Amino acid sequence: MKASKSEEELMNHLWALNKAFMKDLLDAYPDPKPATTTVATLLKRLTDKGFVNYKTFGKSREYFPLVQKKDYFQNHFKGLVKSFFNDSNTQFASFFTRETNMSKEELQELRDMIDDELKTK
Amino acid sequence: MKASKSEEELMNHLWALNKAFMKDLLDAYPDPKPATTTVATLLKRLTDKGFVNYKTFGKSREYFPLVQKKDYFQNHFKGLVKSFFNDSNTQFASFFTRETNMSKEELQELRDMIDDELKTK
DNA sequence: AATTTAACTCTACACTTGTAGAATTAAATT
DNA sequence: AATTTAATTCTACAAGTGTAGAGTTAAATT
Repeated sequence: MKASKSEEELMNHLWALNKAFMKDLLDAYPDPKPATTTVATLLKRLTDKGFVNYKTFGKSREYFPLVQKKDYFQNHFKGLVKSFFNDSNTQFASFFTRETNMSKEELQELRDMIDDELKTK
Repeated sequence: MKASKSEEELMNHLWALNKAFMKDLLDAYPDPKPATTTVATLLKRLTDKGFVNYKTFGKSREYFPLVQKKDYFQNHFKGLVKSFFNDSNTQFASFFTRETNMSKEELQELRDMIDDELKTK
């Protein structure tokens, strides 16, 4: 199953915090903050969808993510590459290097990363 | 405005064809193909959203995209980088080189692309 | 001429999503 | 003890989405 847009936003806060009570999550939102009940609804939906779980502390809960951000994103990304780039990382990479308006410095940095990565292969 | 998932799928066919009659689009779908009316609904919604337009030929229409795939995707992508990588292309690139399981060959290819791109800067 | 095919509009409907009020309760603070 | 705060559940509702049947018509094929 998939998290919706606003569920994703909440997940991003939760990933940043690692674990959090409702209050912490609310605090993490920029103004204008959503209503408490909105966040509660999202948390419930995310729990139902299996993206988060929680430990009960007295009457409140400490929520934590069940999926790592990395894994979650990877999925997303694979889907994108599949539908937009014919399932080819290289095709995506070509788009990425040419159409993202990266600066010279960013490109150099990227090349260095690749070199590092190549060393491990 | 945004195209939904299944609208996006249709857009992808349309982008591939450049322009197309309903029939061509239906043909482009893999089995099991959606009902004609489903595609018609999607086309109508996409037209309303300003993603496609058409030329009328007698009683039928030749549809064509109003947004380029590249531009559409770029938007998407920017959003992703913003919410998942702190709006940093470099942070994304780091993820990309490390977590995408690209083969040695793919990585080398990517490095070459970057070198080419760097030459233009 | 009769039939089939392609396209279109209208209508529909269940499900998901974004958003939050009302009511309740437990804990913390005054 | 009284009040405020934080959290939760329940309920709700409009908008958006996925999907497609019914009905109509024009064009193409038999």
